[in-house]
Amino acid sequence: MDFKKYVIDNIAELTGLECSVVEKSTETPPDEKMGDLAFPCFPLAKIMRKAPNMIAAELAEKFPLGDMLSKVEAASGYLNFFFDRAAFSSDIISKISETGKDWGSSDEGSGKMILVEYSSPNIAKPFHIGHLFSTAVGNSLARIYKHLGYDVQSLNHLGDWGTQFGKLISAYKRWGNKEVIEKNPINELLKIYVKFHEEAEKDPSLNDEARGYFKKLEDGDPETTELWKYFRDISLVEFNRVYDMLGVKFDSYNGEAFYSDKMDEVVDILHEKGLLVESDGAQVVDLSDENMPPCIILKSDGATIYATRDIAAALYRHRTYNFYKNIYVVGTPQSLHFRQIFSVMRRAGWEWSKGCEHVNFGLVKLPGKHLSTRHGDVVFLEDVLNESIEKTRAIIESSSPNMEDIDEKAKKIGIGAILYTFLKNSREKDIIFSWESMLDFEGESAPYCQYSYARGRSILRRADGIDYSNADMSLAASDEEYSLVKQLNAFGNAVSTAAEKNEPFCINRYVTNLAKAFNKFYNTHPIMKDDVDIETKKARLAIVNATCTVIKSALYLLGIETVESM
RNA sequence: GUGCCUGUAGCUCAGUUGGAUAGAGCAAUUGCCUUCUAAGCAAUGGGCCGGGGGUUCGAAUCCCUCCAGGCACGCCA
Repeated sequence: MDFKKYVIDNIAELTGLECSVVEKSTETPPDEKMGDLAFPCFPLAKIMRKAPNMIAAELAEKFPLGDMLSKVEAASGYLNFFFDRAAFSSDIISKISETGKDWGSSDEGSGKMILVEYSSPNIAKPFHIGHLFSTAVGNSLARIYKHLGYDVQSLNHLGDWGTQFGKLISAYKRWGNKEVIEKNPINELLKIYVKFHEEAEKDPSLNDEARGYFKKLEDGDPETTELWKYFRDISLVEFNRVYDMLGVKFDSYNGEAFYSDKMDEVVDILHEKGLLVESDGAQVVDLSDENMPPCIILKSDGATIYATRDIAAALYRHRTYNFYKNIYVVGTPQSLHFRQIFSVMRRAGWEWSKGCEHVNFGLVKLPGKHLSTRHGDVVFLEDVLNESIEKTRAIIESSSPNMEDIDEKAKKIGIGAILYTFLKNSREKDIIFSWESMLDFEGESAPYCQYSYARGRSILRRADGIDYSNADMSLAASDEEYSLVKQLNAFGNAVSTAAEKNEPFCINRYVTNLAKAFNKFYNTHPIMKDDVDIETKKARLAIVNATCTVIKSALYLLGIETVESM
């Protein structure tokens, strides 16, 4: 049964318009009391040379109700449709119980590969709160695309190459102490790295030394390679600890180093196509016809640069994965960089590069200042997660001291709360970090949604033994119940718009509204209380069960877990 | 200076791609726990949608212009 299609087909029949035209103009009324679906008659007024409200009234009279509609009404130029609540509810509820966690999925992505590059921290640098933006958005998008049937590969493009490694190696040789480093690797490596910069200001020859080490690294010198590998390994141990907490997994950790030997080919190709021109000693691609500064491919000393690496990476990914889309979840400050390399790839005639897309996001700021590694103005992500978990534990302990699995629950709720705040607004908005708003568990928040889920699950546990699979949904057709069912139906829409716009916050908003509708229902309708007759219980339980299913899968798409009680 | 982005309630933000009376959360005020989990529900107040022009049946949404803020602009990534 497809209620919307029924309405559209009949409007098309009565007006002589194309179905696609009708579908495009139908909309959801601003108020539920006005109906479930609306068709504005204003555009018809010109063609039919009649007032919109007249047209609406005529259509309303002629419209066949069938089994699916209970009422068709003309109101101020709109034609408003009311679905038959019982028919609609039993249709949706039974579909959800059939599909389970796959509700809202589709096969639009079948046979297509999507690459999502995200997180991408720099080796030997702290994993701070700013990295969570990319990590949370990327992980969510990967899950959203999987839900829509795409093959998805999560790529962590590690910052593990470049002159800074020469500096790090130089610093390590001078002041490094393996034992101290092993206790707290990132902190210690950062410390000597900062020290290097301080010393290099006094003695610029240090920079030459660092360049020398990087050159050795590029040439494959065993000792420096060994050191590089060591730094990379201990950094990954730290990163993976945070990824485990977040439930994030990658299919590839190929970073900049991996592509370091794949750039010559890119330079050759661009040269052959006549795209490279010399400018102040550097080889660049001129982009002035697109009103962009040139894209530097080879520096004046002949060395490659990150643009070259990113182009090499794109080419490698095309050959390896033959992707449909290649998404870069990277901050807004790099917009120009991506516009430049995408343009270079187009100029190289690489048709497939149209699938490359920069999914940008705003800055994470401290009140009044920027995050800055050099000035020590950083908030470690792990500290934020732990703080949130601790606060959650304190709340649980004060309200229900005997709660089971308190550690696990505090973790799921505490981390969920942080993820939620990073995914609740459109990506481009900056986030001003404050402990207060980060640890606010009231109102629109992950705990709110998780709490709604836990309430539902608690009721379902009470209903153990009752079979509500064939409930009579006409017994659950009140405003609150019906509006909850309509929310359940809207999941698929939320998932596809989230994918279309690469905006996880669409899911976030959706699941919050769903939880809101559920709480309203919960507060107005007793479910398992004694004075509720058994058939009504069944109908309401069916709704509760479906709601729990959908809240769980929606939160999953955000990377947020659920708990059975809290 | 040039390009991109942002400007909606005291604060943080939505606004279904041009539609009906511009909506949430927080904060404020007020109700609801001997009744399925109060991390909850209900109610009230709060708006020149940055300003000004235009496009049309109709604009927070599209175009122009000005104002304010952010980010980026050749050899870092």
